[in-house]
Amino acid sequence: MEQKKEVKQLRDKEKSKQKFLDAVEKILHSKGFSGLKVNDIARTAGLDKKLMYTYFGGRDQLIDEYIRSQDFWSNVKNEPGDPIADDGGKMFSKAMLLSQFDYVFKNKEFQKILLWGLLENRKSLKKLADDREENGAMLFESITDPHFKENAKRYRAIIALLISGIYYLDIYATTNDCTFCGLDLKTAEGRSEIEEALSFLIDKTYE
Amino acid sequence: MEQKKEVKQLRDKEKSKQKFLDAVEKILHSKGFSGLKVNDIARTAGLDKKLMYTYFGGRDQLIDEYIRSQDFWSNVKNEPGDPIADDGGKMFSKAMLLSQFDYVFKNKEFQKILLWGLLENRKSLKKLADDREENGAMLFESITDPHFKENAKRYRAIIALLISGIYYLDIYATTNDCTFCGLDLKTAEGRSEIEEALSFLIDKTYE
DNA sequence: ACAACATATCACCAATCGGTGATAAAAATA
DNA sequence: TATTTTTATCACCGATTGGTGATATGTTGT
Repeated sequence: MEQKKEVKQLRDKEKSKQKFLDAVEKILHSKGFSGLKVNDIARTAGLDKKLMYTYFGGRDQLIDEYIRSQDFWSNVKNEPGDPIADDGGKMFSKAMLLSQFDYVFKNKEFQKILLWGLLENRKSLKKLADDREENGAMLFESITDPHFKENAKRYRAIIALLISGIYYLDIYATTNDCTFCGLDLKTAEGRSEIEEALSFLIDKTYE
Repeated sequence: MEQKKEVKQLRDKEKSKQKFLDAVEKILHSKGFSGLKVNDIARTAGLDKKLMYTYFGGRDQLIDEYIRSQDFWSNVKNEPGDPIADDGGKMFSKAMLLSQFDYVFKNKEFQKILLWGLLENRKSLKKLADDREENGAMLFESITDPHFKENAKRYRAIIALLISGIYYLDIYATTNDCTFCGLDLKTAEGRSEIEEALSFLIDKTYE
C-alpha cells in the first residue's frame, strides 16, 4: 500500500533543507551576510550543523542555493503579453526605475545581496549580475538602442547611473538615519522627490 | 642637556601609534573592514596587540581614530579663494561630480569606508556622513537653492541620485569584472560614457 | 520481526577570535 | 650609577569559529 506520505513525517529531508534555506533568509534579513556563521545558521534552522554538510556540502553551497532560489529580477522582467508603448521605451524605463526604487527599499534581503555583490566575487552573485545584464540587454537592444541610435551608449550610461543611484540611496536609507543631500529618504516626501527627479531626468533624456 | 630627541629612538610611542594607523589603512585596502581583526592589525603593524589597547583603548577606537585622521572630502571642498561662476552652480556641480567619479574610483580606502557606511552605523562613520552633508549644504543653500527656487529640492534629489550612482558604479567596477548596463566601467571608454552622461544630465537640468 | 537505510544528534577537534596579567627591556630621571 | 617610568613582548585565557567521526533513532522494505 503506497501510503502517499500523508502521515506526518518526523524526519523529512526536503523540509529540513528548506529550514536551512529559511534560516539563511532570516539571518540575512536581520544581521546581514556577516552573520551567516555555520553554527548560527544551524541554530536558527533548529537542526544540527552536520546536516548542512550532508545536504548542501557546506555553508557556501547552502548560500549559493539560497541565492539561486530567489528571483530578484522578477519585478523588472517584461511580461510576455505586456505590450510596450511606441515611445522608444520612455514609459517602460520610467516604470522600471520607479518600480526598482520601491522594490529595493522594501526588500531588505535583496539589499544585502546587492551589498554582497560590492564586497565579494562569489560565483552565485556573479550569476545574479549576469541575470541583471541579460534582462537589461533585452530592453536596450530591442528598444532604446534603435531609438537613440548613435547616442545609444549615452542612454545606457544614464540608466546605469540612475539604477545605481537607486540602489545606493535605498540601502543608505535603510542603514542610516542621516539625510542625503538634505533629503530624508525614509519619509514619503523625500522619496517622492527622488521619484520626481527620476521621472524628470528620463523626460529630459528623451527630449 | 635636552638632547632634542634627535637620536634615533628604538621605542617611540608616536611612531608605534602611526604603525597601527598605517596597518588599518593597509588592511582596509587589501581585505576590507572584515579583515580588520585585532591579531591581524597587530601583525601588520609589527607590534604586539597589547599596545593597541594601551594606546587606543581597543580595536574600535583605533579604527575611529583612523577614520578621523582621513579627510575624504578634501577634494570636493570649495577653495575659499576660488570664485564660483555666476551660472547657478552649473559648472561647479559638473566639476564636482566628475571629480568625485574619478576620486572614488582611485581611492580604494574611501570605497571601503563608503561600503562600511552601508553596513554599519558606527559613530565615526556617522560623523563622516555629517561632514558630507555639511559640505553639500554650502553648495545647495548658497548657490543652487536660490537659483532653482521652488524646484530646489528636485535639484537636490538629482544630485543625490548622481552622487549615489557614482559611488555605486565605482565600487561595483572595483569588485566586479562584470559590465553594468552593458558598459565596462574599468575601461576609459566605459568611464567616459558615464562622464558624458553626467555632463549631459546637468546640462538638461539647468535648461 | 528484522535488516537496511535515511535522518538527525552528539561530542569532540584544531584554529582563531578578542582580551589581559606578568614581565622584560629601553629611556628618562635622579 | 641607581631608580623610576615608559615602551614593548610574551604567555595564557575563555569563547567562538568551521568541520567531522561515532552514534542514535526514525522510516522503509523484506
